[in-house]
Amino acid sequence: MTTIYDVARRSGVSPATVSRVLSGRRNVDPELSEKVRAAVAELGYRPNGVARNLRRASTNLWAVVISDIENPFFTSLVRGLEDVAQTEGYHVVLCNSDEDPAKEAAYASAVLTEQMAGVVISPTSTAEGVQQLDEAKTPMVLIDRRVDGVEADTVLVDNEHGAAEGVKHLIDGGYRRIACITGPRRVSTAMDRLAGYRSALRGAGIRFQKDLVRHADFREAGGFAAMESLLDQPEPPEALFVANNLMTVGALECLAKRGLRAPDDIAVVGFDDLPWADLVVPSLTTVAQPTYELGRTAGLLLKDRITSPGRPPSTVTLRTELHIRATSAPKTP
Amino acid sequence: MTTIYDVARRSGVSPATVSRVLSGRRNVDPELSEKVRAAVAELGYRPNGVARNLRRASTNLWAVVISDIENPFFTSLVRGLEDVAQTEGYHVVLCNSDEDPAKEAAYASAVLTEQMAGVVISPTSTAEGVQQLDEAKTPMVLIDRRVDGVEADTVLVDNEHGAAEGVKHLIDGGYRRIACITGPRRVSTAMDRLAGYRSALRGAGIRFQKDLVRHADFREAGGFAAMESLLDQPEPPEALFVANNLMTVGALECLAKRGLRAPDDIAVVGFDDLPWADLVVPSLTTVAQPTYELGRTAGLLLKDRITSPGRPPSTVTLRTELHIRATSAPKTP
DNA sequence: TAGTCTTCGGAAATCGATTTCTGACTTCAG
DNA sequence: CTGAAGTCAGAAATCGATTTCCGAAGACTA
Repeated sequence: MTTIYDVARRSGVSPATVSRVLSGRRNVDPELSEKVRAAVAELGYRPNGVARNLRRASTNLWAVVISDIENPFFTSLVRGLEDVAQTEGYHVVLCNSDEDPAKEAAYASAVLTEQMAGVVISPTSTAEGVQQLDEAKTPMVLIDRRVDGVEADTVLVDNEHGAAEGVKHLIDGGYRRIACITGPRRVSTAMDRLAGYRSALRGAGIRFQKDLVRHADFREAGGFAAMESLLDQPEPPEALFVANNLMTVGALECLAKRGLRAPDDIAVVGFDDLPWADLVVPSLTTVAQPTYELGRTAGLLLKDRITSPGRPPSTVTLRTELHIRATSAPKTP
Repeated sequence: MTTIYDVARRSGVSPATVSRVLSGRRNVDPELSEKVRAAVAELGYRPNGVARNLRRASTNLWAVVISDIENPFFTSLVRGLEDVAQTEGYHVVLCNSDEDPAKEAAYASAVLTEQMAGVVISPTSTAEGVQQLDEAKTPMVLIDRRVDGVEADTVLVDNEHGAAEGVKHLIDGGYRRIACITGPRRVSTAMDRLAGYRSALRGAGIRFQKDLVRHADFREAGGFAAMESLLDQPEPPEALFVANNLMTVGALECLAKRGLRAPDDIAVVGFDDLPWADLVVPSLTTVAQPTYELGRTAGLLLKDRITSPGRPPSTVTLRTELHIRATSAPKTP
């Protein structure tokens, strides 16, 4: 391993000068500069990033803590984040929390001991890790969900509005008996989307019926089970709004299993777009989140937080977009 | 920031002893040990990972260099890798190369300056970064593709066999005029899969016809264009084998645009499974790669390479699995 | 009892780059 | 021509943990 001292010796200057040439933080005599560069090239010198990090007391790592990289919602988000990270000179460390507060806490702990420069995190229910990071004043951006009692930069989507728009679209199509499968009561997005569902019903003068709502776990199996339970009612719904992508898949599988078809037997609108929503037959109507943009925005906020730590926390709310496709075609009498 | 010196002062021992207590690498008097632990708890001391990395001359970071995390093939692979990393105490840094040799090289460079512990990489065409890492003797595992002239641990799938199996399945269904859309000539997987296609034809005594083969770019647009070109021939194919997932999507979109349907108008088998292959109607027959397992195996090999650097490089070849679904239903006369 | 071996704590060196401090030298104004 | 201000290179301190080396004390053997 060649060090900055080797380069210094070879080029006949001090290590300090080598450092200054390479970092370009101060003027150095062009002649010396040239010698240093030559020595660097000859020796194939490569600075030791770890040593630099120690001295500078910071790294160029961002952690992104999400529940599961296999969920398409997060892949595109991570991609957006990584693109910002790259242009800003950071690297992204991937952390799957699997919605497990203990894992989240473990990653938060790693972020602190490894002195990572910042964190983008989608909090689990208890948000243990988030609290830890907040106390340590680590630059942090929350995505997708709010956390009570934590003042941090946050990137959200307008869940309530998006859900309402999706449900209103069903109402406009002539549907009245509309069911809703949403997520756990403790999760803000689940409740926001449910609120949107209710407000759309209210706006159309439709009475809210508790027995048309199911709280599931935001996973495929949960969506499947909830769909079964809805269909097994004496009077099954004629339309359905599902509050996330995995549960939508579960619900569709349940329909397929029972030989039911959308929209003829039951119209469907799902929250979260899916890369293949266009390719299924019938194609799936979705309330699309701007996932790439979410990640990108989080990256920009994080960068900004790092450069100006004093700035008061801001919350950015992005708009969803209703993608009208075939599963929500208007009711035919 | 509390340091190991603060803990030492507080507990009335030397920093060396604190270090020994915390790392457990040497016996320490239980009484002192207890004092140290108490001081650690009181001060909320957290070791500085960067300083440790500098002294130990290694980090606990693995880089995974893939072309695009948005490709479902890679998400599940990364997930498998991350799971191993976590149990082994490493963190995974995500690097999207976008198939760009320059980006690959940039990431390779970062791996070296940041002294990362190892790399899992899916090489781009020129594999510049791979060469760099190989010269620097960085622990490295190649996935998905081979690189001529580089002796490194490699995890592959049996592309030729998998492709042959998929094509044979079409032949067994009564199809004869089978087209193939494969990837660039420089990429080993593209050529292996093409070889599988040819060997299946040969096995069935079907003459290979050059005008039924297209080389595209492994992307959606490439698949679309290739499909158009195949369909525009005077005598279009009656079945199709596509060598990766994105091109399969492109080909399907082309069919949809032209109002053609699988398998009635043209039977389809695609390489790479897709999370939604089951959900499309008609469901898509695929040659599935064990992607999670690929990532997991790569992780295990990397770990092994790090612990025993002397071991000769090994290549693990995993089997594909043919998932027979609707788009390859037997020919009806 | 004397000598050897073990065990264990502390002082100090170490990892490799950055940065502060110091002093030599140059430049420019009066 | 003199003094003040500015520029720039090098010596040395620094970041925080780990680890080598050394010495003291206890354990054990002959």
